[in-house]
Amino acid sequence: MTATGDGNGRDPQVKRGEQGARRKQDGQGARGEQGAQGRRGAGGGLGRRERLRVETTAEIKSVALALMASGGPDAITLRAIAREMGMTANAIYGYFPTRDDLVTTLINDVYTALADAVDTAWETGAPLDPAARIRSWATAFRDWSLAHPEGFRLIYGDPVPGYRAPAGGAAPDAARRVCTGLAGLAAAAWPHTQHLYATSEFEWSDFDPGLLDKVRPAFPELPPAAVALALRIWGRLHGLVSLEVYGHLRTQTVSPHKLFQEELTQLVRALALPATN
Amino acid sequence: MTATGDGNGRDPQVKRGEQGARRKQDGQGARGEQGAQGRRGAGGGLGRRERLRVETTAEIKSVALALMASGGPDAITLRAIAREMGMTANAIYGYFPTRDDLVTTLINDVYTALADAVDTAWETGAPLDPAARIRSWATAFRDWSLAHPEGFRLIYGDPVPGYRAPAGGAAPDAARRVCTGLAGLAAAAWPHTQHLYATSEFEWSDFDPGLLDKVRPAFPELPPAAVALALRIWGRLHGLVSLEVYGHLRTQTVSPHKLFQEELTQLVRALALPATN
DNA sequence: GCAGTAACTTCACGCCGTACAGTTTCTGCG
DNA sequence: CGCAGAAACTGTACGGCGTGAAGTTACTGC
Repeated sequence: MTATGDGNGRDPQVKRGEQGARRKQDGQGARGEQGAQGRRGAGGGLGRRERLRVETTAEIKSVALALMASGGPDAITLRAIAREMGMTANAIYGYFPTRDDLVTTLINDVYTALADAVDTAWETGAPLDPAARIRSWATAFRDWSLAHPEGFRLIYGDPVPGYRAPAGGAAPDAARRVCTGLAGLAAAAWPHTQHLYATSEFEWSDFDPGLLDKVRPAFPELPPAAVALALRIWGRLHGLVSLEVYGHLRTQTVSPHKLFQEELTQLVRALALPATN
Repeated sequence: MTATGDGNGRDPQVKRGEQGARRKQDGQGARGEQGAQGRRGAGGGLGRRERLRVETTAEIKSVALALMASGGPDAITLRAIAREMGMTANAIYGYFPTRDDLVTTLINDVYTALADAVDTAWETGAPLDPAARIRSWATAFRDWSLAHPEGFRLIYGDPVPGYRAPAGGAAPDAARRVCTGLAGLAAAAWPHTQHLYATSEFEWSDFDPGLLDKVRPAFPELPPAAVALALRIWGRLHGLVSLEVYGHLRTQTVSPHKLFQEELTQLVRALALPATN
């Protein structure tokens, strides 16, 4: 009964007033929700509070990402973030209703960053050389993953202690962007490749409508078999990168890079593309 | 200061004596370590205490696996296990010095189960039909993974909240068994496949000695390029299965099975094997 | 029977997410 | 201007976690 429970021996640390009123904000938070800020006319540039709120939200996310980068996904704890920012853990509840919501947001951001990286690589590839473009895309995928292993785990792994993805997946948008990008690979290869898939049994009904909504408009000529090919390419690339990120490859080979390059060569060959390598 | 800290509102629950002296053991524990049980002659069958200790260890593991199966890898908490067994959490420290050690042991067990599953599938395949054997191996791999998604995550994912694999990987033995199995696939395919890898640049020094120690004696004729092939096959299979286990495929296609089958067909084709399908 | 020791419990600590009840500070209206 | 309301934040509390230290019990071998 002596030393009361609750633990948390954290000393007050910065005590209000010292760096006192750090930030004050507005806008519908996780708590107030509806609020009455329709006032200013709803339209134009954000007011002071809104701006501060946006900044604080961004700071929370960036601190969370920094923590993740330095200590892995488990280092994302509300209390650690708050500590870093000189706030109480509870203050974060004004921005994210729950830790899982924070994580979901992070996943979205990180997944978007990955999608940006691969999209960029794709766009900068020579449009007329599908093999080179695919290599470029895949290399960007691997490079990004190795540069941000925590991000990769966040997206593709069991991200964080008790996290359960909310219905419909965590980052459906970014995931769709990646899949659409993959469909782009398949589309670029398809003219050379399609003769290998003449007997494919895939139909549109094999795929998720949400995926097709993005893919079919972007690549109207692509048959179901090509979408299946895109997903399989995804799997192929994901496999080696995932093993590498999680450290399973390093215990078997010292040259995961060489392995990946050979995989790309074989992939290009399997797509019957005119090789550039 | 009122309600004392420490939380843990667990009511005494079974209070000693009730189901009282559940188990008493001997043998070097995580605590005593050296002990003085050299007495009985070190040799023969275990004494009573040793037996009970082994049983308790097994029970801890099985409860942990059950918890994992029902609540995911995060459900593996010492306190939950202890609760289930009618002990205190600290009692487990007599069997595993730390939670991570428990998890490491579980990973080993689970990985071994996976290795058993794929080895069995391989051995029951028709020896003279490499394509069929590879399909059998791969199908066993996927089936096991889908049947034990938590096990798969435990092995290949961020297994459990703060777990960090101990030096040298978590389950090196089982991992090596799987890799050796993969080398078997490569070896079976190699006579048909090798002409595709005439220009491979892989050398023995690209691989971990520990892996080669197991692979080269088992398949003395295999060149480095074939070992690289084995690892790439691993990546290919791992990729699709991993995406499926983690739920990333389901949001894109309703037929992951069909996708996997096509992947196998293409794999067999890429290995230039006489197809059976 | 007695000393030693393995097995287990109790207590304690610091961490975590989160709920609830304040308190301060800003904002826009009258 | 003053004032109501709301947003942002703090304090306290609870239950859960892993783990360390110390104490208790029960079995073991001499």
